[in-house]
Amino acid sequence: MATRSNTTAPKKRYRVGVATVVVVFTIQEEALKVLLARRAREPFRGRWALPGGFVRPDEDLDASARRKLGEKTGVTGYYLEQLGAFGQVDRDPRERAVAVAYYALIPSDRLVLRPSKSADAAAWFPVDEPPELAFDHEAILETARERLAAKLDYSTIAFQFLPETFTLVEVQRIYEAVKGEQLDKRNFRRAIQALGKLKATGKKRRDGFGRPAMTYRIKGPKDVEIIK
Amino acid sequence: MATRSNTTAPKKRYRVGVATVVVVFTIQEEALKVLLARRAREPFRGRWALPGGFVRPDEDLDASARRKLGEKTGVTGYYLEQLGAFGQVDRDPRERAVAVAYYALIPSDRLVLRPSKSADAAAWFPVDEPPELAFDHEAILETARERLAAKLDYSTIAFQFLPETFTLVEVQRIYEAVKGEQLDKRNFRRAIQALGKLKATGKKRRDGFGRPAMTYRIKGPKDVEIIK
DNA sequence: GCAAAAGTGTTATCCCTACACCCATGA
DNA sequence: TCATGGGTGTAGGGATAACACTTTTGC
Repeated sequence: MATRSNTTAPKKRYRVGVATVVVVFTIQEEALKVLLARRAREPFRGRWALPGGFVRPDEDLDASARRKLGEKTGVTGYYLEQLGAFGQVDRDPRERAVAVAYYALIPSDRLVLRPSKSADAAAWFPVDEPPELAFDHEAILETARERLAAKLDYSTIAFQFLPETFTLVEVQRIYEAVKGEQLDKRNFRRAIQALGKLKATGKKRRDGFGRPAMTYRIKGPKDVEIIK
Repeated sequence: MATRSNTTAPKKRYRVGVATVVVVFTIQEEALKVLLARRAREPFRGRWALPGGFVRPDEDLDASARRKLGEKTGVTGYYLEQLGAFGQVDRDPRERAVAVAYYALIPSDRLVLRPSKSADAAAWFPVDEPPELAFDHEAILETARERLAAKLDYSTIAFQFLPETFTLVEVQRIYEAVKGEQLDKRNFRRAIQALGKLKATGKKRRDGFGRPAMTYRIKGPKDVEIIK
């Protein structure tokens, strides 16, 4: 048995790099997409990865995640929620690093991408068929998908994908894309209207043919509320 | 505008101390209790705090949380789940530190406490009336309570509080303690039996008077399953 | 008038809730 | 026999799920 260490001696504290990583979702072409960046540096150079980077001394974790995302997309005012910390000892081949993961939802009408210096390319991928990812990002992505899908059922989080005005069919497509299943049109409309969060506006013809759909906007602040 | 930094120069990476903090719950005297330790050192010397400590180089985050808890209670095999990372810049007055918070559930029949060198006392407190806490531990405790209460409704997590054998009334007391409200006896028993997770054993008289209650045990592995 | 997409009601079933009395035991 | 806590059933209301046709528009 080892002798007890001197309790008054100053202990050298072990420190680790802390990064934030963001799973950015949007709806594009009726499918759930995730933003990935190709790594321009080692480790995993050339591999696709979730956007992220190390936290700065003077910024909170949330602020770090938003900063990283701002650099990549230029978007502001989106929904951001923490997923948790990922800290397996060997998750970064360079050295010990803990990632605090977030997920963000961006409305489908503002998804411009910016070039950045740490990645030579950024693109939206269907979540069903992502490329091979760097670090433990596959696990993080999977956690984010599960969280998002679960939250659809008991909150108004899906509205965060919507632009200023939208049609009921568009709302339904979001639910279907995230859950990966078809929903009954009549039941869906009744349920979504029963939330009392939508307000009709004028009319609008979507793309292509057919009868024009009524457009709606969110009544009140665009917050995520827990329902049921 | 600042000049762009040289992209090839090695950047000094900023590192921070990472601690794990655990909200340990148990049911005692029909009330939800949380384990707190009185701090023997600065900062916040003498203040009550959640058990925790800095992560070691060779241990995963979960392992760190379990180690800390083992030092404090000696218990093993309990349920442990991550809550998330708490990393406000000023949450630790000494220096920047990120806490990865967990919550754990310990069955009511094994809650022995051990003395430790970083705290001169440890005790169970009712979650409704905790003392003033160190750091941001009040926020962490509140987050844990909310998560636990929410999870009661859609998982079998409450069973993690139960000893090997138990009565239906004891199960009901757990739900009532965590949710902070009275439940209808008949409806509760029907619902809990409908899960199909309980198996009757012999009979047993509880403390005091009255008709003896049937005892049950969990059928199958004692995992937390999502229900509904 | 036809192709395309939007919009609309009813019925059966299941689940949740409310509610009050009898039973087994020890003193 | 009484005090104490354990144990049991039913009925009504609300939510959910299944299901097919009509309307509006552009070409």
